[in-house]
Amino acid sequence: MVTGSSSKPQRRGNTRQRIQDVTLELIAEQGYEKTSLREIAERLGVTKAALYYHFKTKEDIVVSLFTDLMTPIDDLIAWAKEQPPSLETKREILTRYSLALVGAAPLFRFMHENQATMRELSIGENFKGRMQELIAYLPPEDATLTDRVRCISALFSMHAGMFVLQDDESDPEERRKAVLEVATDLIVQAHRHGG
Amino acid sequence: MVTGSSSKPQRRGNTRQRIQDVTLELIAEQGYEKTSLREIAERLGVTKAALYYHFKTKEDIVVSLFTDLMTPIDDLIAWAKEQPPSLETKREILTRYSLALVGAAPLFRFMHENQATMRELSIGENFKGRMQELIAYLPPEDATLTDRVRCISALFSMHAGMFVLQDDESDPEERRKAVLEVATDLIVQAHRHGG
Amino acid sequence: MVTGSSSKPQRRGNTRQRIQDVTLELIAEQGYEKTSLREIAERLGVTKAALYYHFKTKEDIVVSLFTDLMTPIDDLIAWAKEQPPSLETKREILTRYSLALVGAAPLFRFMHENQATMRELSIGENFKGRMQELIAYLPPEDATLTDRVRCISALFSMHAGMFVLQDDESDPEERRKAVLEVATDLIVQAHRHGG
Amino acid sequence: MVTGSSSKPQRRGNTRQRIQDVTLELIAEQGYEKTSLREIAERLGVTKAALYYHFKTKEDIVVSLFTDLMTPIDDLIAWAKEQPPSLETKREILTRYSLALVGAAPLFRFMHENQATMRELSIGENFKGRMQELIAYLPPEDATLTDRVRCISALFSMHAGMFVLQDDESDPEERRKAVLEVATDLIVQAHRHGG
DNA sequence: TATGAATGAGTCTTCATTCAT
DNA sequence: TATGAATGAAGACTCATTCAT
Repeated sequence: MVTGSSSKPQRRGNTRQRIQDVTLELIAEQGYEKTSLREIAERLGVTKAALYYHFKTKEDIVVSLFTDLMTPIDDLIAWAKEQPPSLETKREILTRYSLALVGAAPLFRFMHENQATMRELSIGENFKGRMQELIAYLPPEDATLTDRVRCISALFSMHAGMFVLQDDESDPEERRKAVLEVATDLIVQAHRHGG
Repeated sequence: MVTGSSSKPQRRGNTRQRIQDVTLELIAEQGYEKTSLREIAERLGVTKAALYYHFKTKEDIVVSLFTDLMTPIDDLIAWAKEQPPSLETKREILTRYSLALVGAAPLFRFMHENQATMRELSIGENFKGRMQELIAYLPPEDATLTDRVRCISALFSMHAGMFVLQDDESDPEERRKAVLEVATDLIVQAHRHGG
Repeated sequence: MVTGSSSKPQRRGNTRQRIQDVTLELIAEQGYEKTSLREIAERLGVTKAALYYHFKTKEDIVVSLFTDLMTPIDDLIAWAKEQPPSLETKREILTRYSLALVGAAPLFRFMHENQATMRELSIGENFKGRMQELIAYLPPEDATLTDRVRCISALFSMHAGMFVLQDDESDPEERRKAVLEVATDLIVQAHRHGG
Repeated sequence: MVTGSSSKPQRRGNTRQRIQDVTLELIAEQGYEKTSLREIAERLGVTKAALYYHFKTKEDIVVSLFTDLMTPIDDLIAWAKEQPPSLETKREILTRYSLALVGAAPLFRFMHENQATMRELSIGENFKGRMQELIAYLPPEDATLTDRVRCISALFSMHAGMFVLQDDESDPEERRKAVLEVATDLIVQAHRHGG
């Protein structure tokens, strides 16, 4: 993504980055196991062996991707932990989550669409845990089953909404807002009864 | 015709079925590409070649699974087409969908969690198309973007709700009802504004 | 080839024949190893197992084909053995050979085009031996190397001529005559010098 | 650059070559489909995977063999195109062809004996086309069918002559000359009548 | 006279990974 | 900071063959 400041064909120091970028692009499209190192290397114009200079294993490349992604989510969780469990806080959680979602759309998309793979990718549980933690902040105390479902839906329908509408003709930012509105409504309702 | 009282490898007409069962079990757990024919065969106590007697390819096994699953959904779509586009109809669509969902939970789970794989599985588009058709029946005429999102969420949060709560201690049927309630609420709201 | 005298779908007694016919057709086109029993069976509308009722092995089917073919050649050899080694006899050998060639064109074509396969087909040496025996009758005594080549060419250019011209627009019988004429010329020449 | 004095597996740039050599040797003897990559690899003391480092497919190995072979024939065709269609030119075509034939005898032998395989080897048509082009240069204008056959025979009896006499006790170069003489005679005759 | 079901050996091919240079 | 050459393990698939029915 860094577009380099030198004028030469940028090929110094940024290889690691480029590997990550290409890998993300490919696995988002084809999945993890369908994406081979050969393919990644070819697209970069380097040898497979070169990948091994920068990363220890194939899994490592992907893990590095997710580690970068986790940061904003960890921040969000840390922030949530500090706040009072007010409805306002929860709205803010959703808002921030929606922003993280657009910020790393391909990655989220990958996770959303490749959960089976995630499970074996060592970060799998890792991420699932994060999500559950996040969900835990949403429902009111002693929520009914229905209201807990509402909160789960709030989070996941953001995924669904964004990915299904991906090729919609609507404006991305409008889309994010619409999706956020629906999610917010869901937790508001969860609080109306429970509260 | 003897229903097998001996201890020898029971050679009955059920092998095809058993292949399907084991395959579903395995791909639901590990994903499609991580599941090898060797593994399937081993678990069944037959040779890989035996699988090829019953199915033409690995993909074929999985496709056969989905073809069976498609029927109830096709029925649902056919039924929906005949009904007036009333709110009542839409509620019923969701209800029936929720029932299909529990009826073929592992399969739906697989689809939900392996969309990247689905895309290359020839039934992929197939199923995506079904879903879109189904979604098309839900929103009111001239729905706002937000209301369209609500309808999408209605359908997909049923998936999310069921699979996230999968290991919950709550009763499955109660869960289905909770999930259905949330989904129904979503389309009711979509109609309140739009209508 | 027997077109049956009954009016029912001819399916009694002639299966063996049909297997041979289809097999010949397929191996002539694709070669021996590329032609699978599955393919043969499918084309006949029977199971692979059925083939094994009629023949002991795949090789057996092909061998049976050649055994049938060998008869005219053996007859020819037997006949040649009885004749005086006159030029006239040699002409007659070529003529008879040319007739055998059209009579079993696909089979000869197969042999001509799949000599590597023939070598492992147990009839291989078998046939090669026949050919050499036949060739042995052609040259005059104490022929020069060149004249021996002429005799070899006489026989083989009949193959070449027939198969290369196979799709020519010319009349088959005319073709045979042309090819025969060239072959005859060759042995006549072989005798002009040597004789 | 060290030309290998140690006993260790000599890892030099010659592996590609060696693969080609061994492959030619094996397919010439057993045919294409009977020759497995396992066999080739074993004989070379490498793994099958190593073959795939050097060639994309099994077919590719063989194709590479033929591509090398094609060059002299293409040169011959190119040369023929420039010459006047005199009898002298045609003699020269045959002479050069006979030299190409000894230069790549095993390969020609393979082609000659495995035409069915050739047909599926993507270079098949390729080569057949070359031969037809070459043949097209030989007959006089408005040749009779018989004379066309003579020209075809001229070319093909060179194959036949060389391969049948392969194990003859005669001297290879003498053999080539004998075969060439017969072929030349054939086109001379084709011109005597037609001219 | 055939079939349904299965097997064992083998095919080509791909992959992630390694290591000397 | 990379590459050239190779490996070992595994993958999907095909084939000729068998045998109880």
